[in-house]
Amino acid sequence: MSKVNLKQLAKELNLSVSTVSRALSNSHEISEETKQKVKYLAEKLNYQPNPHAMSLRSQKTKTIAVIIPELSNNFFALAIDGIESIMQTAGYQLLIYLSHEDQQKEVSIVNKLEGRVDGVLICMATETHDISHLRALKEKKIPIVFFDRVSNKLNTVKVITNDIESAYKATEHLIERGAQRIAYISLSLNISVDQKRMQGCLKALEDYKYTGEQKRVLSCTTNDDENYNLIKKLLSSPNRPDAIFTCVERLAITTYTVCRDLGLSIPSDVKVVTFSNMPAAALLSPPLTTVSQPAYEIGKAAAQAILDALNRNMVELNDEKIILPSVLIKRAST
Amino acid sequence: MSKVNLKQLAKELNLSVSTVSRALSNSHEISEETKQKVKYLAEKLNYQPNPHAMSLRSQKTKTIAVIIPELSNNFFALAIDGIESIMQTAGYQLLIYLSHEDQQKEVSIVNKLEGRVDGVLICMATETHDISHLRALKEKKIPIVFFDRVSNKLNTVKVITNDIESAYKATEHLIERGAQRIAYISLSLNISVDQKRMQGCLKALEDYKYTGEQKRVLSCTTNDDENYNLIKKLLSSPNRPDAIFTCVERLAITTYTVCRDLGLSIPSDVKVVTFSNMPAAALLSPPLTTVSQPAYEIGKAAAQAILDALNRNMVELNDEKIILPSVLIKRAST
DNA sequence: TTGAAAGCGCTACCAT
DNA sequence: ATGGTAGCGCTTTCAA
Repeated sequence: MSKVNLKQLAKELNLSVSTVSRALSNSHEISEETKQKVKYLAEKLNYQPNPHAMSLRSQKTKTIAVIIPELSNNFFALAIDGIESIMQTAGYQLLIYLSHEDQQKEVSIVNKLEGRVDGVLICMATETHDISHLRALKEKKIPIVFFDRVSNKLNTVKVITNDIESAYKATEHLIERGAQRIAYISLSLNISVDQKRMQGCLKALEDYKYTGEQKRVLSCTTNDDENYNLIKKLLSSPNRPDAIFTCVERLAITTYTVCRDLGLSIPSDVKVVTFSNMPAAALLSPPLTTVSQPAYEIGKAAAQAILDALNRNMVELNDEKIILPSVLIKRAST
Repeated sequence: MSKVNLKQLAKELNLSVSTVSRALSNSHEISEETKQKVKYLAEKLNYQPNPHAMSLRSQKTKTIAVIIPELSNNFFALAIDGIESIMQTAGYQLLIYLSHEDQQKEVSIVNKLEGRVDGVLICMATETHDISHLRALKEKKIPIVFFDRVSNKLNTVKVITNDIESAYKATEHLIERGAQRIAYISLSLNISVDQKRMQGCLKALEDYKYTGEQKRVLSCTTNDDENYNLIKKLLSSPNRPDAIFTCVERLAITTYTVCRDLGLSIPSDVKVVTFSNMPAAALLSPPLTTVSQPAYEIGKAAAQAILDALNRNMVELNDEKIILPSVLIKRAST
C-alpha cells in the first residue's frame, strides 16, 4: 500500500526504470506498445511521481510562495483567490506565509525560501526598512513579483492600484459633500500604499486650500484596541474632524464603532470613506462609501507575471508597474 | 551566489560531507572544535539545507496540506490564521488548496498529495458523496484531520462546533422574538454542518409545534445571483416567512440585499440570524444577530491534533470529536 | 573522531 | 528500442 514508484512499475512490467520513465514522458524512442503497457499500469496503480525527487533532480519545484501580512482582510483573501486561479491551472502549488505585519518574520520566511520555491509573490510587511533579504533571493535567481505593497528599491514587476489618484478622488468627494475638517487615518507610514493614499488625500486638501485643523493625519497601529482609543480621542477633541478617510477597512470598522459609541451620526456628524473590499459594505449602517481595489485581478496579474517569468526562464524581470484602477463607490456614509 | 550545500562547506573546511552533516546535527561523535568551525561557516554563508533532499531521504516533508472550499469567508480566513499560528511554531509549511466547493477538484487535489505532505487538514467540499480519495490517502499512512465539515465515514479526529445545539438556540431566540413563519436557508445539504444546522433549527420548530408554512427550508447554491433570485422569490410569496435563518454569512448578506430591494424592514418585517464570523456584523443596518463559531480556535485545535499525530508517528488517529462551542450574539436584526 | 559509500526517486547520458 | 549508471543534496550505516 505504500507509494508506488518507477522501480515497482519497472519490476512489474519486466522493464528497466529508465524505459518506464521515458515511456511516461512520451519519449519518441519508446515503442507504442511499451508506452501503452506502461501507461496502463501507471494509471491502474495511480502512480504519482515523487515531487521531491523531481525537484531535487530538476532544481524546479513547481511551487511558488505567497507572502502576505494577514488573511483576515478581504483584499488578501480575494488576491489569493486570483493567484490560485492562475497557478492551479498552470500546475503550481501555493505555499502561503503570513508575516503578521512583522518585518523580522518576513525576513526569516524569505531566508528559508531558496530551493523550496521557484518564485515569490509578496505584499510587504513594511517597506521603508531594508530589503536585503529580497535582494539576496533575487541574486539567487528566484524571481519576485510585488503586489499592492511594493518597494522601489528592487527592480521587478509591481502590480498595484492607482492609490494616489483614487485617494485624491475620494477626498474630492468628501470636499464636494461639504466636509470642513478632514482627517486621514493611516495604518503605518512604513507601507507604500498607505503613504500614497495619504499623499493623494493631502494633495487634494492642499489644492482646495485646506490647512491646519482642516487637514489632519492620525497614525494608528496594528492593535485594534489601541486604534479604538486613538480614534475615540480624535473624535472627542473640541474641533473634531467631520470627515474621516481610513487607509484600510479594519480602521473604518473601528471608526464606525467609535461613532456609534460616541453617539456621532454618520454622515451628518462625520463622513467616512475607506479603501475596502468588504462584500457587506453596502449593508452597513449607513452603507459605507469605499474605494474598491480590484483585488482578484491584482492577484491574477501578479500570478501571470511570475508565471511568464518562470516559463521564459527569466530571472531578471522588467522594472514594470502594472496599474489596475480602483473604483470609488459612493454610498450613504458620505 | 548559487545555493550553498554540504559539499561546498566540506570543501571549504577540508572535511568530508558526512562530518559536516553530523556537525550540523550536533552529533556527539564530532569534536567540539570541528562543530564550532562548521557551524560558524554555515552561519556565515547562510547555509539552508535543501528541503527536497531532506524529504527524499527522510520521507518526511515538514509540510501539511490545508484544503478548504473557499477563502472569501471569514470563517476560513480565521481558521487558517489559527492553523498557521500552530504550524509555523512547529516549523511546518502550509500548502493551501481551494476546492471551490467542487468534489471533483477535491479528489484531484487529494490524489496528488502523497509524498508531498505529512498530513492533511480538510474542510470537505461535499460530504454525502464517496470519500474513497481520503480513505486511499489514509491507507498510505497520511494522517487526516477534519475540521468544520466532516465525514463520519472516516475514523479520525474531527474538530467541529456544536452546530445542532447552536442552531436550536438561535431558532428558539427567533421564536421568543415572536417569529411566526421561520425559513431555514441552506447552502447545500451535502454539507454536514448545513444538515446539522437545519436539523437543530427544525427540531426547535417541531418542539414549539411549528408546521407547514411556519417551518420551511430553501435550498440555495454556490451562485450568488441565483441565490438572490431564490430568496427574493421566497420573500415575495403571499405567506412569506417573517424570519430567516441562513446557514452561512454570504446567504445572510444576500438576504439583507433582498430585503433592502423589496423594501422589507429588518427586524419588523423579517428577522434574520446566521452563522457568521464577520467582524462588521455589529455595524450592519441593522446589526446582525449571529451564531459566531470559534474559527481561530477550531484551526488551532485541528493543527494541534495533526501535530500530535505526526510527533507520535501515529497513523491511525482516534475517532474523536473535539467540539468547540459557538456563541449566539443577539443584535438588532432579531 | 572522521571518511567512504549507499540510497531516497527521478531523469539524462551513454551504451548496446 | 531498451538498459545501466551517474548524480541532484542529504543522512546513515559501515570502516578506519
